[in-house]
Amino acid sequence: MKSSTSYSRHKECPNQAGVNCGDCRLSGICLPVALQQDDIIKLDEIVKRSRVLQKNEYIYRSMDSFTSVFAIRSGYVKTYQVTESGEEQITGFYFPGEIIGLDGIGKNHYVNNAKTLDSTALCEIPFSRFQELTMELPQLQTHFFQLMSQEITADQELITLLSKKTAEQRISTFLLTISARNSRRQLSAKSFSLPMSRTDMGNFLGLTVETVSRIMSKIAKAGLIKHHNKDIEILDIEQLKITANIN
Amino acid sequence: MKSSTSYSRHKECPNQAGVNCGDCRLSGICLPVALQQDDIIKLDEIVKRSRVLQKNEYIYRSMDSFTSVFAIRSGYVKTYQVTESGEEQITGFYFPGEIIGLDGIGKNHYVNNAKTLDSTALCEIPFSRFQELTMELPQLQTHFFQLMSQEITADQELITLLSKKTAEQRISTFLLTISARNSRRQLSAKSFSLPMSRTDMGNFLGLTVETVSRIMSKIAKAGLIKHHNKDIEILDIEQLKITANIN
DNA sequence: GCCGATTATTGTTTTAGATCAACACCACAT
DNA sequence: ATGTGGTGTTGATCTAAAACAATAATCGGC
Repeated sequence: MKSSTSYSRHKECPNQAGVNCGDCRLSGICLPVALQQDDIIKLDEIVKRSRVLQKNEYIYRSMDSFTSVFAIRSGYVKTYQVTESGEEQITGFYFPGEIIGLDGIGKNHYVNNAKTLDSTALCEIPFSRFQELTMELPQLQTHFFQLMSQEITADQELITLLSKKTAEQRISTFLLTISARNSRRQLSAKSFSLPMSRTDMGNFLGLTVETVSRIMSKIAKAGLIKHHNKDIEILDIEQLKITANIN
Repeated sequence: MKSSTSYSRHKECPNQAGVNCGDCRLSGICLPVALQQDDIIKLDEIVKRSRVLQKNEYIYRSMDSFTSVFAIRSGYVKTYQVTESGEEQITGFYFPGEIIGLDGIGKNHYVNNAKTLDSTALCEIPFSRFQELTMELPQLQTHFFQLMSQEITADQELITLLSKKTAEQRISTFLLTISARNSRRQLSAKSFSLPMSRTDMGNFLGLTVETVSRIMSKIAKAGLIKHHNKDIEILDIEQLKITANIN
């Protein structure tokens, strides 16, 4: 008899039309990627699919007791810490097929806050049941270790960016990262809409909104991108990569 | 028949006097902490203990194929990335009882470089054998998930420090972190010797050597610490905590 | 379709920490 | 004891991005 207290906040819609891990269009990048068809069914049995959350709803908060990790089915999520002096620091943006909540495992409570950036649908994976399943499915364990390791290296990339890169490099790198994650989902690598505000983007990159805005205008004037509010078109990806590493 | 190519660099000393996980003085903070006495023996069987490495030796390098994680038995290690423009960014300092190499799991090759800061003894844990063992010992799996999650949150703390904190807050926070890790090992929380140079400290904290030196002098003048090169004595830990969060 | 609120942009001034520079100190080799 | 190279400290100047300020564009609600 497993508890799932945190789940109660997200009303369940158990029979959402045709949605299960086996036929989810994200199965190629989400957890099922590690599994054979038969085993996906076992994963599917423990996954709880929530109602669609609205923009700016919390998924979990810092210090909530840890129960589950969540896969994003649609929409966008940011995770952030709050410093002693009350400032937010965004630690990550998460896209469909990606997993949030890994920060909660270590101390049995979440460390970050997780909030939707848009209306968002989640797959909740109760962690104790998931761990039981990894005992049965070693490939699932392997994949989850890899996922956590990739979160570590992504965070370390951000550390390097914050410590060593100029505003222009940070923003170019950021746009390229979004582009790569879009193309992983078979979306356009060149033309997309940013899911977050300039403020959130600046917060994540260790810059003020004003600096973000100025640099966006600068690289647009240089002909590397076109931008109108959240809509971005990458015009010269090669030059953008160069800009990401020098200047 | 498991390979362990990376190990060949670290000549093995299988019968180092009385050293096994069961009677290691770090068993209370290292991997054995998760296990019963009987099971520690099983862990012990897969651990390879290396010769003592000298100062400034590599343990692994970025792009080396991933084979093992390493526990530090004695000494100190730094891990770092090298940017496209050739600058080092230190991503962590590691103390006895702590685990390095987690960054390698995600892509099957290490992402960081790991180098000793002093003469250092390691316990190498071949990862595929370790994973087999977790299938037998669920508590070991749980502990390892927790370890990886704690690495994630530690990295995210550093992200927040780099993005939101002043030089003075960074250095105060850093000294408090070292102090806490020393006391976890039953060493003095108030008086210790830093294992890294000012240059490495600055690099990790996103500051130049000169700034580190100046701030150290400033907080010494304020009566919070005494410092002589690498020797640090914390005189007013409460005030240091306040300084770590405001200014 | 209009109003108020939020979000984004552009201009001007300020500042924390970088950079450049000089020197002190310590360990070790000759 | 004396030079030599590394490491740490302190001082003077410079600069990238922050802070402050003022519009402009966009969105959501009626």
